[in-house]
Amino acid sequence: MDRAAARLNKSKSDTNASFALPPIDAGMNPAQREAVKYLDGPCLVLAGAGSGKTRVITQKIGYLLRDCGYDARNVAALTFTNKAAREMAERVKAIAPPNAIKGLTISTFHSLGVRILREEAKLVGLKSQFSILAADDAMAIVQDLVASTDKGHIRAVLSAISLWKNALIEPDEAERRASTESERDAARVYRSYNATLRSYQSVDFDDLIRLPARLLETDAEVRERWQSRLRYLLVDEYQDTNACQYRLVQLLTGPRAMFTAVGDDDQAIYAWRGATIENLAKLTTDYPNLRVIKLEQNYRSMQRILAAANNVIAHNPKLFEKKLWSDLGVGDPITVVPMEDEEAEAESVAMRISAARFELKAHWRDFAILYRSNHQARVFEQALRNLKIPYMVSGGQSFFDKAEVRDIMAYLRLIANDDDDPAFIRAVTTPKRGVGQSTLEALGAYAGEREISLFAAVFETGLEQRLSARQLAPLREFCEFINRLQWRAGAAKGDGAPTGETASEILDDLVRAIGYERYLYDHFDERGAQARWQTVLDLLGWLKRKAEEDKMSLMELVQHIALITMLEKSDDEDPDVVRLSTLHASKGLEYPHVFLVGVEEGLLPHLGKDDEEGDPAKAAESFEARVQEERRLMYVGITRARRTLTLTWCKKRKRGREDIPREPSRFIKEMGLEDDKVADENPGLTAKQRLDRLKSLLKKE
DNA sequence: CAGCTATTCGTTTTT
DNA sequence: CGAATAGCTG
Repeated sequence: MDRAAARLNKSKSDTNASFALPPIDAGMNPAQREAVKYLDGPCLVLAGAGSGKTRVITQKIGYLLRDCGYDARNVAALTFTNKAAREMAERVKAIAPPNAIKGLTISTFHSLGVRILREEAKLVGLKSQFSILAADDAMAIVQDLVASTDKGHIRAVLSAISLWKNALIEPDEAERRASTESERDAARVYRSYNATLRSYQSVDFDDLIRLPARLLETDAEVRERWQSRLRYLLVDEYQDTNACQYRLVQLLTGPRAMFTAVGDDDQAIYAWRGATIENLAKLTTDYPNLRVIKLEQNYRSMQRILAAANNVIAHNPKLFEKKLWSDLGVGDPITVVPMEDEEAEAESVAMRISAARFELKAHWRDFAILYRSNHQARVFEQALRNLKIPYMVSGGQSFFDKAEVRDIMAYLRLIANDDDDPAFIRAVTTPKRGVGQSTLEALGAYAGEREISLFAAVFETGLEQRLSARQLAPLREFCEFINRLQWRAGAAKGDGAPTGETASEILDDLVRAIGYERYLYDHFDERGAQARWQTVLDLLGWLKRKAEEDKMSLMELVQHIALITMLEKSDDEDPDVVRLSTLHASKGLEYPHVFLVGVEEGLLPHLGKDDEEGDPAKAAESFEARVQEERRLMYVGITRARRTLTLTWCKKRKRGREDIPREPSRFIKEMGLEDDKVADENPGLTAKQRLDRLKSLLKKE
């Protein structure tokens, strides 16, 4: 039935859909071509690292639009990260004319969730101006609910809540299933946490998937509407979907099941946030007519690198048998470098990069330093700075997590949704304006009794009995200030500023009125304040540009932003710098020369505390599962490399004041480097000597 | 109420 | 060693 519809579509839209471009499948291997052209039902593409999966998705979009008569508005591609979405959109743009892709959806799961939720807000009991809570807002809420400041405990509770949400488990069921008292406690917190969010007219990240999924499940009319709207769905990184996302995809595609899922079970590295590889297997049972296509030719790495990767991953149980191969030649031996400590490691890597760039006439951007955890980046940054090597840290703290940005955003969120209590608290106390802990507590108590938001409580006459005039005055003044801004931004009416002001003018006014620049200079030293102020200016600039370009109202912008993780200076063509990145953030990227650092037991197989109370059998099982995920992480790291791969590990590493002795990672042995390894001990040279050698090298250049 | 000092502790990964 | 936090003083 769908194909008939497609044919029908085709005949009437022939004129605008055909692009005068090379055939969609030019230059693809048979498996890729099959993946692109298979439209007879649900399709699972098992795409090994570097096998051209993004290409398959983008080409398939092109094929759907050009050759199959799909209207762009009925096609959606889903990714996990904004970066991936952006890259995909760019690549689609390159193969299809603008008019053919108008209305095409290429977004993250979460953005799609927002879109659905925004449109259907009323049906789930939210106003469409709901706020999206950031991680630390959620922390604050749970902190309140458990009446404890133990960060570890709060994190644990939040993580439990998140896992429940991702598994589509409601508080009742969570409580029923709880086997320990602490789990039962967490389940009760889960219930009140949800209630709190509701009263703030807020949702958290997980709700962005969960609420739409639940809505589609219960409301047939909405479900059918969205099913006819998204007639073909492509899902990237399918191995990273959680139960909730699986359900959402299932509900969106409905009985027609017209979708292509692309994934690689060997690259599943997000189990800790609820992703389950079983979703891949589940597809084969839920859709008996599922077509499974394997992409096994790797176009990225030399054979030695690929062999090492294959050897490592061979230690994991296989869900789907897959043998990656490459015809790019054997390549250089993989280098393993033992180091004294983390400083020697960083310095050595920096020097090796400098030397290699010189010897290979390479660019800085050809190099990447990959590590397991963020804090490892510090030492490397220092070492690179010392050698004047330009670098960029990706996957670190994101722009929208910086305090300055979150301060300003709190104001904007409050303008969009004055029931957003976390935003209220943050805005009303930064900069300080004479509203402190005791005032807020009284206000909170009052608002709690009346079951209204803090903002609404400020204007209640009953509050006058609880607070002194001195405490009340700054509160009222603040709220009136916000009200004026709301009016100017047109929030009350929903769109368009009544005064005809631009978003830009309102923004400038806001920041000036709260005296934020002065606040920064009062609280930080010259350098710090300057840097932070610059961040604010970047934010404002970005907001203004976005408001103009996308013709978004200030309100729409504010809502969009919670989802954006990195400042997309979209035209910031990749600068010629060395990349520093976590292994997680490196997925999907590739570099000619990769340095995989800190490949040590306890770091690369990270394996934290083996908590799990009781049941040693279960503990062993979860331990094994964690090793397997770490192994996949190692696999991801290795397969980022095209030409050369260098591993380093430290014999000791400082923790606190002691040096802790370290062992090389088990994964190094698993690579099976016997014949082609070069265990370069970097003998004889002190750090000083190596530095001198490098300096002379640089001089010649 | 806000800023400063003393103390404690040690973050895996992210939408 | 450095950052985040709790508790104390102006």
